[in-house]
Amino acid sequence: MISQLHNFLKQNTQLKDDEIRDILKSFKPIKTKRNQVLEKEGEICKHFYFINKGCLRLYEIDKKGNEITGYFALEDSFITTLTSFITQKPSRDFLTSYEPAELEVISRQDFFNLTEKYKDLKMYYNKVIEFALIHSQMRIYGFLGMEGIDKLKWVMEHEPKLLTRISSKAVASYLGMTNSTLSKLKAKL
Amino acid sequence: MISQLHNFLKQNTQLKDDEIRDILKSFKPIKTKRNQVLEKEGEICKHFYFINKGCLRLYEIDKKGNEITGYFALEDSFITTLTSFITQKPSRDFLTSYEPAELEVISRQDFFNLTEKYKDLKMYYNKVIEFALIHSQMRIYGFLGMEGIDKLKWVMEHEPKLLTRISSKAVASYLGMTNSTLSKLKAKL
DNA sequence: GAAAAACGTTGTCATATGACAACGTTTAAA
DNA sequence: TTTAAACGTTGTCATATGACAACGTTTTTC
Repeated sequence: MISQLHNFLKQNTQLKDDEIRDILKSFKPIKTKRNQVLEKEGEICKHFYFINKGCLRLYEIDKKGNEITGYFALEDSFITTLTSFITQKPSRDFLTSYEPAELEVISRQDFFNLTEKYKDLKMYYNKVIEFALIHSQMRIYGFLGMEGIDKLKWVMEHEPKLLTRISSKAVASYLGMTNSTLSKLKAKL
Repeated sequence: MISQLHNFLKQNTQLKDDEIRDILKSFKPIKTKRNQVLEKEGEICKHFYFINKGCLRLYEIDKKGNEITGYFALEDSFITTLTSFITQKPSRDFLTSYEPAELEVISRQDFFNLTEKYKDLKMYYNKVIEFALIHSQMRIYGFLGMEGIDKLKWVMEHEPKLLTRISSKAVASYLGMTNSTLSKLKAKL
């Protein structure tokens, strides 16, 4: 049986089947419960995750104790606390499972060994970084200086899955507003 | 005489002198006036810039006609409208000279030819992307949900050069607030 | 050097949003 | 199944900030 990650790499890279099989040896499957912490603030990120099933959430906690969600990742995507993963400095982010999830994990060391071995994997990693950058920029421009009601409409248009699948509270933290504000905005629509 | 860009690449990469000389052949020096447009919203970004002197500003214009500044780049750094440069879709950003500037420009095509030729240059380019990502993330988390006065303090601490070198109006656009609000906040400090 | 434009500050006013609380509903835990 | 916790909604109230205008200063342009 061919794994989901195998298919994913097949579709998104130029890697050949035997190369992919070699790469997959370094990944380990894990299952998580709801709200399980995978990467913690203050710790250095050493893992890279692929999502077979479920939803992971990347967030930090600001001075006031409020959660600010940076990103939700769904099935068939790679994610980790990228800033710490890159810099190897203590992370400001948490990465947790939003739902019970099935993941494939690889250690940072193994991953970078493989990117050295397989140029196509390195190219794919660079695309992951590029995509993360583009998404970040979109959020900065999209949300800075935009009013709440427009942020809500933006998400409805661009990431509608979030509104059905994710709790209001979490969506609010993604939009940079409180849950009560989001609730009132939804009532206005 | 050894150029500034030569020194910069020497210090920030493993490239050898003769490799750098070869790379520099594809860069062309240009001088700009104040507020000169280098890359325009709606157009596809085809250039990559190195700043010898001066300051470039990356911004977009939102629905209400307000400018939102994403980034200020100073001497000895590379910059372009990265999202469009990567995706080759029409840019949402403008890139303009904030001050009269002296730049070195290379075409996207030449640049990517060179990153194929020189692995060390490609590695440096990947670092540029990574840095841009890290900076973006910092801004998202730093600014979403933060009050104006705290944003101001944040910039005073982390990017104090901006406050001395950049106009109030432009700083305000970077912080996602109006100039009058910034002015009042400064009075409060 | 003179005229015009852009800029920075301050005031007033309107409003979007946060803080907090109450309460019913849904979800999780035992 | 029962109990407790978390969640979503709605109300009130306080406040930070935007919109707009006035005005003096600084900068640009010709």
